[in-house]
Amino acid sequence: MLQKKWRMTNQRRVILEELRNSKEHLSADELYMRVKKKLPNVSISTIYRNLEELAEQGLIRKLGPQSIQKRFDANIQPHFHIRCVKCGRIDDVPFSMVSEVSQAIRKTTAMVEKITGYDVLGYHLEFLGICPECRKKEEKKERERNGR
Amino acid sequence: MLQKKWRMTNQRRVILEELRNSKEHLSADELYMRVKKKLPNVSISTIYRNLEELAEQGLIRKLGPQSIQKRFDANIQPHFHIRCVKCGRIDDVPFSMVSEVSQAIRKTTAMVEKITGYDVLGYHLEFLGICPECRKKEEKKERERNGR
DNA sequence: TTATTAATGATAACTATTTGCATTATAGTA
DNA sequence: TACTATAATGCAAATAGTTATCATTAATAA
Repeated sequence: MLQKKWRMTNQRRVILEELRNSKEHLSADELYMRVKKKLPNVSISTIYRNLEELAEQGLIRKLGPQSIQKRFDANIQPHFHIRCVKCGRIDDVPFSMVSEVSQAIRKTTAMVEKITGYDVLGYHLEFLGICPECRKKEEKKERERNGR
Repeated sequence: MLQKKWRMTNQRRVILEELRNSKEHLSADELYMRVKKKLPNVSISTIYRNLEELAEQGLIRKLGPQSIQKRFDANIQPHFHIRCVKCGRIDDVPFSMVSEVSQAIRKTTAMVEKITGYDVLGYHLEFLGICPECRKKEEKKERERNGR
Protein backbone atom coordinates (compact mmCIF):
# COMPACT_ATOMS: atom_id res chain seq x y z
CA MET A 1 0.00 0.00 0.00
CA LEU A 2 2.45 2.65 -0.97
CA GLN A 3 1.19 6.17 -0.48
CA LYS A 4 1.54 9.17 -2.72
CA LYS A 5 3.87 11.87 -1.41
CA TRP A 6 2.02 15.00 -0.47
CA ARG A 7 3.37 18.49 -1.16
CA MET A 8 2.14 21.64 0.49
CA THR A 9 2.30 24.11 -2.33
CA ASN A 10 1.62 27.80 -2.16
CA GLN A 11 -1.65 27.38 -4.04
CA ARG A 12 -2.81 24.57 -1.80
CA ARG A 13 -2.06 26.57 1.33
CA VAL A 14 -3.94 29.65 0.12
CA ILE A 15 -6.94 27.57 -1.02
CA LEU A 16 -7.20 25.95 2.40
CA GLU A 17 -6.72 29.30 4.15
CA GLU A 18 -9.41 31.05 2.14
CA LEU A 19 -11.83 28.20 2.73
CA ARG A 20 -11.15 28.27 6.45
CA ASN A 21 -11.46 32.05 6.66
CA SER A 22 -14.87 32.12 5.00
CA LYS A 23 -18.05 31.74 7.02
CA GLU A 24 -19.98 30.60 3.94
CA HIS A 25 -19.56 27.35 2.07
CA LEU A 26 -17.89 28.36 -1.12
CA SER A 27 -18.34 26.88 -4.53
CA ALA A 28 -15.31 26.25 -6.73
CA ASP A 29 -15.69 29.48 -8.70
CA GLU A 30 -16.32 31.63 -5.64
CA LEU A 31 -13.16 30.24 -4.11
CA TYR A 32 -11.34 30.82 -7.39
CA MET A 33 -12.16 34.56 -7.21
CA ARG A 34 -10.77 34.82 -3.69
CA VAL A 35 -7.61 32.83 -4.30
CA LYS A 36 -6.98 34.88 -7.43
CA LYS A 37 -6.61 38.01 -5.31
CA LYS A 38 -3.68 36.42 -3.51
CA LEU A 39 -2.29 34.45 -6.45
CA PRO A 40 -3.36 36.17 -9.68
CA ASN A 41 -1.96 33.42 -11.91
CA VAL A 42 -3.80 30.54 -10.28
CA SER A 43 -5.80 28.32 -12.62
CA ILE A 44 -9.38 27.15 -12.10
CA SER A 45 -8.23 23.57 -12.59
CA THR A 46 -5.86 23.94 -9.66
CA ILE A 47 -8.85 24.89 -7.53
CA TYR A 48 -10.82 21.83 -8.60
CA ARG A 49 -7.87 19.49 -8.23
CA ASN A 50 -7.08 20.74 -4.76
CA LEU A 51 -10.66 20.62 -3.56
CA GLU A 52 -10.78 16.96 -4.57
CA GLU A 53 -7.40 16.30 -3.02
CA LEU A 54 -8.17 18.10 0.26
CA ALA A 55 -11.51 16.33 0.54
CA GLU A 56 -9.78 13.00 0.00
CA GLN A 57 -7.30 13.84 2.76
CA GLY A 58 -10.21 14.73 5.04
CA LEU A 59 -9.07 18.32 5.44
CA ILE A 60 -12.31 19.67 3.99
CA ARG A 61 -15.79 18.33 3.27
CA LYS A 62 -17.51 18.19 -0.05
CA LEU A 63 -21.15 19.13 0.40
CA GLY A 64 -24.11 17.98 -1.60
CA PRO A 65 -24.44 15.05 -3.90
CA GLN A 66 -21.54 13.07 -5.27
CA SER A 67 -23.26 12.58 -8.57
CA ILE A 68 -24.38 15.72 -10.37
CA GLN A 69 -27.20 14.01 -12.20
CA LYS A 70 -30.65 14.83 -10.92
CA ARG A 71 -33.09 11.97 -10.43
CA PHE A 72 -36.85 11.95 -10.54
CA ASP A 73 -39.49 10.15 -8.54
CA ALA A 74 -43.13 9.61 -9.40
CA ASN A 75 -43.91 8.72 -5.78
CA ILE A 76 -44.91 12.00 -4.18
CA GLN A 77 -45.78 10.49 -0.80
CA PRO A 78 -43.33 11.49 1.96
CA HIS A 79 -40.43 9.08 2.15
CA PHE A 80 -36.66 9.21 2.40
CA HIS A 81 -33.96 7.91 0.11
CA ILE A 82 -30.79 5.95 0.24
CA ARG A 83 -28.11 6.54 -2.36
CA CYS A 84 -25.27 4.32 -3.40
CA VAL A 85 -22.01 6.26 -3.26
CA LYS A 86 -20.49 3.92 -5.87
CA CYS A 87 -23.05 3.92 -8.68
CA GLY A 88 -25.46 6.74 -7.83
CA ARG A 89 -28.51 4.49 -7.69
CA ILE A 90 -31.28 5.75 -5.40
CA ASP A 91 -33.78 3.57 -3.52
CA ASP A 92 -36.65 4.32 -1.20
CA VAL A 93 -36.62 4.12 2.55
CA PRO A 94 -40.28 3.61 3.49
CA PHE A 95 -41.76 6.37 5.58
CA SER A 96 -42.73 3.99 8.39
CA MET A 97 -39.02 3.26 8.81
CA VAL A 98 -38.24 6.81 9.64
CA SER A 99 -41.36 8.24 11.22
CA GLU A 100 -39.44 8.58 14.48
CA VAL A 101 -36.74 10.54 12.72
CA SER A 102 -39.16 12.81 10.89
CA GLN A 103 -40.91 13.52 14.16
CA ALA A 104 -37.61 14.52 15.75
CA ILE A 105 -36.84 16.76 12.79
CA ARG A 106 -40.21 18.44 12.95
CA LYS A 107 -39.71 19.20 16.62
CA THR A 108 -36.37 20.86 15.84
CA THR A 109 -37.58 23.07 13.02
CA ALA A 110 -38.66 26.08 15.07
CA MET A 111 -35.27 26.18 16.77
CA VAL A 112 -33.48 25.97 13.43
CA GLU A 113 -35.50 28.92 12.15
CA LYS A 114 -34.60 31.02 15.16
CA ILE A 115 -30.88 30.24 14.96
CA THR A 116 -30.40 30.51 11.22
CA GLY A 117 -32.91 33.24 10.34
CA TYR A 118 -34.22 31.12 7.48
CA ASP A 119 -37.85 30.30 6.75
CA VAL A 120 -37.68 26.52 6.84
CA LEU A 121 -39.72 24.98 4.03
CA GLY A 122 -38.71 21.38 4.45
CA TYR A 123 -35.74 19.11 4.65
CA HIS A 124 -33.98 16.45 2.75
CA LEU A 125 -32.76 13.29 4.43
CA GLU A 126 -30.75 10.86 2.45
CA PHE A 127 -28.86 7.85 3.69
CA LEU A 128 -25.57 7.09 2.00
CA GLY A 129 -24.29 3.60 1.50
CA ILE A 130 -23.22 0.84 -0.82
CA CYS A 131 -25.97 -0.98 -2.68
CA PRO A 132 -26.12 -4.80 -2.75
CA GLU A 133 -24.90 -4.99 -6.38
CA CYS A 134 -21.88 -2.78 -5.76
CA ARG A 135 -21.03 -4.68 -2.59
CA LYS A 136 -21.02 -7.91 -4.57
CA LYS A 137 -18.69 -6.35 -7.14
CA GLU A 138 -16.40 -5.11 -4.36
CA GLU A 139 -16.28 -8.54 -2.76
CA LYS A 140 -15.50 -10.18 -6.07
CA LYS A 141 -12.62 -7.77 -6.70
CA GLU A 142 -11.35 -8.43 -3.19
CA ARG A 143 -11.40 -12.19 -3.74
CA GLU A 144 -9.56 -11.87 -7.06
CA ARG A 145 -6.90 -9.72 -5.43
CA ASN A 146 -6.32 -12.26 -2.68
CA GLY A 147 -6.76 -15.31 -4.89
CA ARG A 148 -3.53 -14.96 -6.90
CA MET B 1 -53.14 35.30 -11.60
CA LEU B 2 -53.89 33.81 -14.98
CA GLN B 3 -52.69 30.27 -15.38
CA LYS B 4 -50.98 28.67 -18.32
CA LYS B 5 -53.09 26.17 -20.22
CA TRP B 6 -51.87 22.65 -19.83
CA ARG B 7 -51.85 20.13 -22.63
CA MET B 8 -51.51 16.39 -22.19
CA THR B 9 -49.37 15.41 -25.11
CA ASN B 10 -48.39 11.94 -26.14
CA GLN B 11 -44.81 12.51 -25.02
CA ARG B 12 -45.88 13.86 -21.65
CA ARG B 13 -48.13 10.88 -21.02
CA VAL B 14 -45.46 8.33 -21.90
CA ILE B 15 -42.85 10.12 -19.78
CA LEU B 16 -45.13 10.07 -16.77
CA GLU B 17 -46.09 6.44 -17.42
CA GLU B 18 -42.49 5.26 -17.68
CA LEU B 19 -41.54 7.11 -14.53
CA ARG B 20 -44.47 5.59 -12.66
CA ASN B 21 -43.75 2.09 -13.94
CA SER B 22 -40.12 2.13 -12.80
CA LYS B 23 -39.17 1.04 -9.31
CA GLU B 24 -35.92 3.01 -9.50
CA HIS B 25 -35.54 6.76 -9.57
CA LEU B 26 -34.54 7.51 -13.10
CA SER B 27 -32.23 10.19 -14.33
CA ALA B 28 -33.15 12.19 -17.43
CA ASP B 29 -31.06 10.09 -19.79
CA GLU B 30 -32.23 6.77 -18.36
CA LEU B 31 -35.79 7.94 -18.85
CA TYR B 32 -34.90 9.11 -22.36
CA MET B 33 -33.80 5.58 -23.29
CA ARG B 34 -37.09 4.11 -22.08
CA VAL B 35 -39.35 6.70 -23.67
CA LYS B 36 -37.44 6.31 -26.92
CA LYS B 37 -38.59 2.69 -27.15
CA LYS B 38 -42.20 3.88 -27.23
CA LEU B 39 -41.62 7.12 -29.15
CA PRO B 40 -38.46 6.77 -31.23
CA ASN B 41 -38.47 10.39 -32.38
CA VAL B 42 -38.64 11.93 -28.92
CA SER B 43 -36.02 14.53 -28.13
CA ILE B 44 -33.89 14.72 -25.02
CA SER B 45 -34.95 18.31 -24.51
CA THR B 46 -38.58 17.19 -24.36
CA ILE B 47 -37.61 14.91 -21.50
CA TYR B 48 -35.95 17.72 -19.59
CA ARG B 49 -38.73 20.19 -20.26
CA ASN B 50 -41.41 17.75 -19.13
CA LEU B 51 -39.57 16.69 -16.01
CA GLU B 52 -39.40 20.36 -15.00
CA GLU B 53 -43.02 20.88 -15.91
CA LEU B 54 -44.30 17.77 -14.14
CA ALA B 55 -42.30 18.63 -11.03
CA GLU B 56 -43.79 22.12 -11.06
CA GLN B 57 -47.27 20.64 -11.29
CA GLY B 58 -46.48 18.38 -8.35
CA LEU B 59 -46.97 15.21 -10.37
CA ILE B 60 -43.40 14.07 -9.76
CA ARG B 61 -40.59 14.96 -7.39
CA LYS B 62 -37.17 16.19 -8.33
CA LEU B 63 -34.62 14.53 -6.09
CA GLY B 64 -31.35 15.91 -4.93
CA PRO B 65 -30.12 19.45 -4.92
CA GLN B 66 -31.71 22.25 -6.89
CA SER B 67 -28.35 23.80 -7.67
CA ILE B 68 -25.84 21.52 -9.35
CA GLN B 69 -22.81 23.34 -8.01
CA LYS B 70 -20.90 21.52 -5.32
CA ARG B 71 -19.89 23.49 -2.24
CA PHE B 72 -17.03 22.94 0.13
CA ASP B 73 -16.68 23.27 3.87
CA ALA B 74 -13.52 23.53 5.93
CA ASN B 75 -15.44 22.62 9.08
CA ILE B 76 -15.12 18.86 9.38
CA GLN B 77 -16.93 18.60 12.72
CA PRO B 78 -20.33 16.90 12.44
CA HIS B 79 -23.05 19.41 11.69
CA PHE B 80 -26.02 19.80 9.35
CA HIS B 81 -26.78 22.37 6.72
CA ILE B 82 -29.58 24.58 5.60
CA ARG B 83 -29.81 25.61 1.96
CA CYS B 84 -31.66 28.50 0.41
CA VAL B 85 -33.86 27.25 -2.42
CA LYS B 86 -33.71 30.70 -4.05
CA CYS B 87 -30.00 31.49 -4.19
CA GLY B 88 -28.25 28.22 -3.31
CA ARG B 89 -26.47 29.66 -0.29
CA ILE B 90 -25.62 27.11 2.41
CA ASP B 91 -25.34 27.83 6.15
CA ASP B 92 -24.55 25.70 9.15
CA VAL B 93 -27.02 24.24 11.58
CA PRO B 94 -24.96 23.68 14.74
CA PHE B 95 -24.72 20.09 15.84
CA SER B 96 -26.19 20.83 19.26
CA MET B 97 -29.37 21.92 17.49
CA VAL B 98 -29.88 18.53 15.97
CA SER B 99 -28.30 16.07 18.37
CA GLU B 100 -31.76 14.69 19.06
CA VAL B 101 -32.34 14.15 15.36
CA SER B 102 -28.98 12.53 14.77
CA GLN B 103 -29.64 10.20 17.68
CA ALA B 104 -32.97 9.17 16.16
CA ILE B 105 -31.27 8.59 12.81
CA ARG B 106 -28.55 6.46 14.34
CA LYS B 107 -31.15 4.30 16.05
CA THR B 108 -32.89 3.70 12.70
CA THR B 109 -29.80 2.73 10.72
CA ALA B 110 -29.83 -1.00 11.43
CA MET B 111 -33.43 -1.24 10.30
CA VAL B 112 -32.69 0.68 7.12
CA GLU B 113 -29.85 -1.73 6.32
CA LYS B 114 -32.13 -4.72 6.76
CA ILE B 115 -34.91 -3.31 4.57
CA THR B 116 -32.81 -1.87 1.76
CA GLY B 117 -29.93 -4.35 1.66
CA TYR B 118 -27.45 -1.47 1.59
CA ASP B 119 -24.41 -1.04 3.81
CA VAL B 120 -25.20 2.29 5.37
CA LEU B 121 -22.14 4.51 5.56
CA GLY B 122 -23.76 7.71 6.74
CA TYR B 123 -26.47 10.15 5.95
CA HIS B 124 -27.00 13.63 4.75
CA LEU B 125 -29.54 15.91 6.40
CA GLU B 126 -30.19 19.26 4.88
CA PHE B 127 -32.90 21.72 5.73
CA LEU B 128 -34.41 23.67 2.87
CA GLY B 129 -35.67 27.18 3.22
CA ILE B 130 -35.45 30.81 2.24
CA CYS B 131 -32.52 32.78 3.60
CA PRO B 132 -33.02 36.18 5.28
CA GLU B 133 -31.66 38.11 2.27
CA CYS B 134 -33.93 36.36 -0.22
CA ARG B 135 -36.92 36.82 2.07
CA LYS B 136 -36.23 40.55 2.17
CA LYS B 137 -36.05 40.64 -1.62
CA GLU B 138 -39.34 38.69 -1.86
CA GLU B 139 -41.05 41.08 0.56
CA LYS B 140 -39.80 44.09 -1.37
CA LYS B 141 -41.12 42.67 -4.65
CA GLU B 142 -44.44 41.93 -2.94
CA ARG B 143 -44.71 45.52 -1.66
CA GLU B 144 -43.94 46.92 -5.10
CA ARG B 145 -46.59 44.74 -6.68
CA ASN B 146 -49.23 45.89 -4.20
CA GLY B 147 -48.02 49.49 -4.00
CA ARG B 148 -49.10 50.60 -7.47
C1' DT C 1 22.75 20.88 -5.66
C1' DT C 2 20.70 17.81 -7.93
C1' DA C 3 17.21 14.35 -9.20
C1' DT C 4 12.67 12.82 -8.83
C1' DT C 5 8.15 13.47 -9.53
C1' DA C 6 4.00 16.02 -7.53
C1' DA C 7 1.66 19.87 -8.84
C1' DT C 8 0.74 23.61 -11.91
C1' DG C 9 -1.34 26.62 -15.81
C1' DA C 10 -3.43 26.64 -20.11
C1' DT C 11 -6.46 24.56 -22.96
C1' DA C 12 -9.34 21.13 -24.85
C1' DA C 13 -12.81 17.82 -23.90
C1' DC C 14 -16.70 16.26 -21.62
C1' DT C 15 -21.34 15.73 -19.32
C1' DA C 16 -25.62 17.31 -18.00
C1' DT C 17 -28.72 20.66 -18.88
C1' DT C 18 -30.88 24.81 -21.06
C1' DT C 19 -32.20 27.86 -24.78
C1' DG C 20 -33.66 29.60 -29.50
C1' DC C 21 -36.42 28.84 -33.20
C1' DA C 22 -39.05 27.14 -36.89
C1' DT C 23 -42.61 23.51 -37.10
C1' DT C 24 -46.31 20.58 -35.29
C1' DA C 25 -50.25 19.34 -32.65
C1' DT C 26 -53.63 20.10 -28.91
C1' DA C 27 -57.78 22.13 -26.97
C1' DG C 28 -61.14 25.57 -27.10
C1' DT C 29 -64.35 28.00 -30.13
C1' DA C 30 -67.08 29.08 -34.26
C1' DT D 1 -66.27 19.56 -38.42
C1' DA D 2 -63.05 23.24 -39.49
C1' DC D 3 -60.49 27.13 -37.57
C1' DT D 4 -57.53 29.48 -34.46
C1' DA D 5 -54.36 30.52 -30.82
C1' DT D 6 -50.64 29.01 -28.68
C1' DA D 7 -48.52 25.11 -25.95
C1' DA D 8 -45.28 21.82 -26.94
C1' DT D 9 -42.05 19.60 -29.94
C1' DG D 10 -37.54 18.29 -32.38
C1' DC D 11 -33.33 19.75 -33.61
C1' DA D 12 -29.19 22.29 -33.06
C1' DA D 13 -26.44 25.32 -30.76
C1' DA D 14 -25.16 27.34 -26.33
C1' DT D 15 -24.04 27.08 -21.63
C1' DA D 16 -22.27 25.70 -16.89
C1' DG D 17 -19.59 23.09 -14.20
C1' DT D 18 -16.19 19.94 -14.07
C1' DT D 19 -12.46 16.73 -15.64
C1' DA D 20 -8.52 15.28 -18.55
C1' DT D 21 -4.24 16.17 -21.21
C1' DC D 22 0.27 17.67 -21.45
C1' DA D 23 4.32 20.35 -21.46
C1' DT D 24 6.49 23.13 -17.76
C1' DT D 25 7.53 24.40 -12.96
C1' DA D 26 8.73 23.73 -8.29
C1' DA D 27 8.73 21.06 -3.68
C1' DT D 28 11.06 17.59 -1.30
C1' DA D 29 14.51 14.02 -0.17
C1' DA D 30 19.13 12.44 -1.02
